[in-house]
Amino acid sequence: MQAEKPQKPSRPLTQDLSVGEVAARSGVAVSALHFYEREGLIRSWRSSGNQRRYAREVLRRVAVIKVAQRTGIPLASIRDALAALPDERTPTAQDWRNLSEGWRAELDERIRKLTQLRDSLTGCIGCGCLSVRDCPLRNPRDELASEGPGARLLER
Amino acid sequence: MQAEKPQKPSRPLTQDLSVGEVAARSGVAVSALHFYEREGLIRSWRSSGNQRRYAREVLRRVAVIKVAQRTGIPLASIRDALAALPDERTPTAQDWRNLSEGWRAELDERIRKLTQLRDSLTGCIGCGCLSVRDCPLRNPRDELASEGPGARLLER
DNA sequence: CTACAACCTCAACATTAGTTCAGGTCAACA
DNA sequence: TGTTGACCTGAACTAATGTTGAGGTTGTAG
Repeated sequence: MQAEKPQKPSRPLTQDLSVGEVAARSGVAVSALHFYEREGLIRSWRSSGNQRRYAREVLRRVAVIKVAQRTGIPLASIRDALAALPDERTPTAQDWRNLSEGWRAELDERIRKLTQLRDSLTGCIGCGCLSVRDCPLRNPRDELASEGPGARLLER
Repeated sequence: MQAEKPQKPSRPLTQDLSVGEVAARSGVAVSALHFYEREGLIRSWRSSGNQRRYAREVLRRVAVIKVAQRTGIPLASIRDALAALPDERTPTAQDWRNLSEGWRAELDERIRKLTQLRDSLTGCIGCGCLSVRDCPLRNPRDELASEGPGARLLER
């Protein structure tokens, strides 16, 4: 993810941004911005010379995309979530808050699972127990088999 | 990751395992076991008829691989870690413990980062602050710029 | 002996998230 | 006007982690 920092021979400062400017300000490569656009995560219009122009809004959008990615959410889901933002008016802080709420829940869940995993890691991976019955690491089928509460030491 | 559960028309119970038996017992597809073998994560020898045979040990190995993967460790690193196990003697509980210790540390780190991320998520994504200076989401360059302690709200 | 399930290899495909490259255009500065 | 850097498109490539399929072999049950 090289950031290709151009933006130097700057166009006269305008309200809109060129792809290079967005790249420089967001830390995302131009190629990635093209990609996000193809995938429907961001939008642009074109200048007279067919160059992409972005609203300043896009910076927040890209930042949010990156944050969401760090939580482990795939781009397709991020796109869907972003699609829920108002199409016409500029999204408000509340809009963004709504968006982040769902992600926060997912993130909580991921943290919970990882913590659970961590807790069973030391206790289990090095447990030395040879019982196929008792050790969820030796016998992962148990993990799937036990649907009810109880033995489910490991997440699935 | 379909598990292809054969193992029924079972060979006379032996000490070693066929690939299908390992698949059934580990919950990992035969194709994945082939793949792990190509990648050097597990080993087998061949029967007279050129079929793979595994030591029972492999079940633990596969289980460990799956656990490590859940922590987010790439296969290549898992392979390297497994390569540190004793080659001749069967790994002891202590061997496995050593292995898991490093992973536990990585897992701790990942949990820490995700937690940090979660904490900044609500506060930041919906903050409504428009200051390019103050909001790490608006201005991810800050994130990279501040090497010292202080402003690094977001992990990298 | 014949079926049929399980096994074999090798190659191609799938998915996610992009990057790289070739070949060409546009815009600003000297 | 010429050069240069940013930009354009489309296709091909990367990496990780496997899965799928074709075409052929093995092994066990009836």
